[in-house]
Amino acid sequence: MLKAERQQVILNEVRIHNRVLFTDIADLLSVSVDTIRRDITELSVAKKLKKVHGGAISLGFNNYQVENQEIYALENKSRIARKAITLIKSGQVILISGGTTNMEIARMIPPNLKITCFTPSLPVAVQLMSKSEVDVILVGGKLSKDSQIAIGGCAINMLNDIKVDICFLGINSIDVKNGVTDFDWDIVQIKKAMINASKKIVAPSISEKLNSTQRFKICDLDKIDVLITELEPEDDKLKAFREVNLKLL
Amino acid sequence: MLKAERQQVILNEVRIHNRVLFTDIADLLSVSVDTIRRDITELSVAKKLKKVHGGAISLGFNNYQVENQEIYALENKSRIARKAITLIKSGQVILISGGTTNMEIARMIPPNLKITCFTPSLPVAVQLMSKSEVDVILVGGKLSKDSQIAIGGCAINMLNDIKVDICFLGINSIDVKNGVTDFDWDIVQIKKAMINASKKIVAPSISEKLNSTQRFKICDLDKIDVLITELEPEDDKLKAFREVNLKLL
DNA sequence: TTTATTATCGCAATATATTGCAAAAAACAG
DNA sequence: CTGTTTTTTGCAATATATTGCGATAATAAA
Repeated sequence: MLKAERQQVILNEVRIHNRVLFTDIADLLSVSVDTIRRDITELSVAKKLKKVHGGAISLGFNNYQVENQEIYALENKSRIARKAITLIKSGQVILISGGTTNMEIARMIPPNLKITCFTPSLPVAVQLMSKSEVDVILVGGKLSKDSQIAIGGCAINMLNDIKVDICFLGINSIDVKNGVTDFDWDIVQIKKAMINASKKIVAPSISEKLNSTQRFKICDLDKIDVLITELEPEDDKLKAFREVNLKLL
Repeated sequence: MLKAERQQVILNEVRIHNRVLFTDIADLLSVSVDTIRRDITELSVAKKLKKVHGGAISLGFNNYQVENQEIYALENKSRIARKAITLIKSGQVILISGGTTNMEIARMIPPNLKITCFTPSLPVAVQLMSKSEVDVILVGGKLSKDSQIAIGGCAINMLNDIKVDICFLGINSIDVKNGVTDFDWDIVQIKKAMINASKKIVAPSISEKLNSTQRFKICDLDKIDVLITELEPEDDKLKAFREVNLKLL
């Protein structure tokens, strides 16, 4: 068995069970514990999981990036995710769109938080499947190859039938004057439907996306209840948003 | 043997088994390990696969496979998948449920085959996303944590609205007398709806699942148009199925 | 504390990678 | 067709990587 294979198996186990024991994996793959230990040390150095005494545990966030640039952005996104999660109360029904920031939110949902989660995003659904306390409800429809989100009439119909507590709306561009905008017509339609389906709209967005505008409008700023960025709410860059009485986090 | 041929073989092996060993391929093609190493280095540079110490692995990150036992079953399943794919014609609309055999079918759909594919299965959908010529339409609904399939009224409603050319129905148990059966009530409902939504039902099943029965009935054998196993259609083990005029592949 | 489990280190056996080179095969120009 | 050039292939020598094991240290648990 190849080393790379073993490491994939380990990562997969961690993904599913949130933790592994050296002894279990060694047994499973019929290699020595030392080998597994070394594998996990490597994976740990590569920041794919966290090595602990006796085994390894899931990182809670990570994996798909290589470049420094992206790792840096990830830090911001997981900071946003940490804030976002404080808004979720046990027992609530939430709706979450796609995007890497929302992936982070999905990933960081604590394992004991009992919620129902609607999503049209394939990667988010996959992520949420590992949370045993989260009921995942997939919003069906034609999958966009780019965004990996269900789009089209079917998805919108399904969204029209629900009313959830909170919606985490992935943001591509947000601007005080032009509101929330996006460049993909199909996704704009889905996001509009998501807004309609929710009592409270939360917009998680890294600060780079502030003050930019795309071709199509999703909604005005007054539809947004909370804007979450990686910055402190008092930050100068958020001045314009504070002035229109947008709640910041 | 031409270099290009060899590389084709290598890619194919990787696609089927998710990994190859230099030594295996060298043996298989009767060339030196160095040659294979050089081939794989080239393919790796071309980003067709990932070279690792001792061999190469598939680029896809949805690789699940653990024990030798399971790899062996995988061989049977990919044999089934190969046969199943011959039933699909370009331009058709198909419906595919979950299960590892169906995952194999999804994985082995050739990259140039232009089809529309409905599925309530999360892993199958993920798999299909990498096929640029396949339109993927997700059947939405509550996701079952066990089977990673959308279940419940919403999914069934959506299935009631469609009529596809072929359905690949994941099989848990199939028996001449009791027909197709399963142990999960929710999945039974989905599969019934899938059968209703299809003109032609194909049942891919490894031979181990033949002649077994579970608690809940999905349909009688006469609903099934084609049964695919890893065996030759003339195999003795399939005698009972031949006698009821079930088409075998 | 004591005890059992897990970590770490060094080492040896084996497997794999790399390099340079020469023979064979293919491509090509005259 | 012939001789030359380029590519491909196999091989050998050497370097590097991987793995399992034993001895000992560190850590967690009772």
